[in-house]
Amino acid sequence: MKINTKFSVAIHILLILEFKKGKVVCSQLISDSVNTNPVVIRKILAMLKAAGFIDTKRGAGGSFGIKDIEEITLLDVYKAVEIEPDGELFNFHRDRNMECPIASNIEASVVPVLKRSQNAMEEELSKVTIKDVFTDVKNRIDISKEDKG
Amino acid sequence: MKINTKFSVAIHILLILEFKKGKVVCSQLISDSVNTNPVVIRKILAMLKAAGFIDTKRGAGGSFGIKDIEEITLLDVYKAVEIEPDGELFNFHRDRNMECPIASNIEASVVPVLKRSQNAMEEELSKVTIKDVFTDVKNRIDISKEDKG
DNA sequence: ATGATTGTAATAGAAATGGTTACAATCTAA
DNA sequence: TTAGATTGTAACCATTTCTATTACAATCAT
Repeated sequence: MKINTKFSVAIHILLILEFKKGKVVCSQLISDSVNTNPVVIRKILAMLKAAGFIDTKRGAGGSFGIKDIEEITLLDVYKAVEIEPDGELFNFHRDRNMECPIASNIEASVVPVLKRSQNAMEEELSKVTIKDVFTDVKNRIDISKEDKG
Repeated sequence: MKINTKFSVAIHILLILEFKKGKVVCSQLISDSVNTNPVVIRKILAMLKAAGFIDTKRGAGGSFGIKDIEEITLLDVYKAVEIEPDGELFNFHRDRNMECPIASNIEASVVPVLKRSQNAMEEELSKVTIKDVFTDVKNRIDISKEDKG
């Protein structure tokens, strides 16, 4: 299966908060852009809050960024929302017949490769910050405005 | 979520076939080592066959490798069994509100990063062949035999 | 106080995963 | 040629994951 959409939604949320910088943004407004339920957004907001990227106010409140988006990489966001307890991207069939020498030795041989592979993926994610994405999205918006006007 | 266990089971199968080179191996024998149902194994065998790595005989038959394991990388195996129609590792929330400029531009900005990230992962997988894993597993088995004797 | 909002539990439907039964098709060997 | 072993595959099931949704207490600005 694939990596779920919480990751891309989390990026979406952080972008909105940056575009609305100085204001507090309610989950309803975010869910209108993401096109989902506000509760889905609030759950992801809770993870971003736990990671120290944003904070929220109850009552007549909402969310707002508290960490410089230049300091938040996509890997940071990925780790904030991908809640695999063991952090492993690859599943390995565990309940093997350990009396078979192949079954009992395969994991030690293969897992390091899978780890390197996952590390390479994460390394690429760590090269891009939310600021990078924000700048790129902003440019695209400006260009599409020019085209129209 | 994680990448499912079909990948690691497929590697396991190819190792068994190499250890049993010259013989045909029935799905029951493989499932005894993997510790699952023979039908699960046969389904994965069908994918490995479609990829041209192995062949099978019906009747008093079984499976056997037909491609040099030095020519089969872990990426080849991954692609043989990970049947995401679009081949994408990352999901992206699709049903966005396209009237929102952020929602309508985020995908174009983020997807290339995700692609690079996935490519980096696959690149690492392509560096290791089944032969490499086979050799490593064989060494581990030999060492554990020495320890005992 | 009122109204808006978050935080969170509970629930539901859809899809994916891994396992299982069943059986026709196939092949080897006695 | 028959008996037995095996593959190929459809059908089904339980479990988990994912996303969405309802409901409501807790909170806070005005």
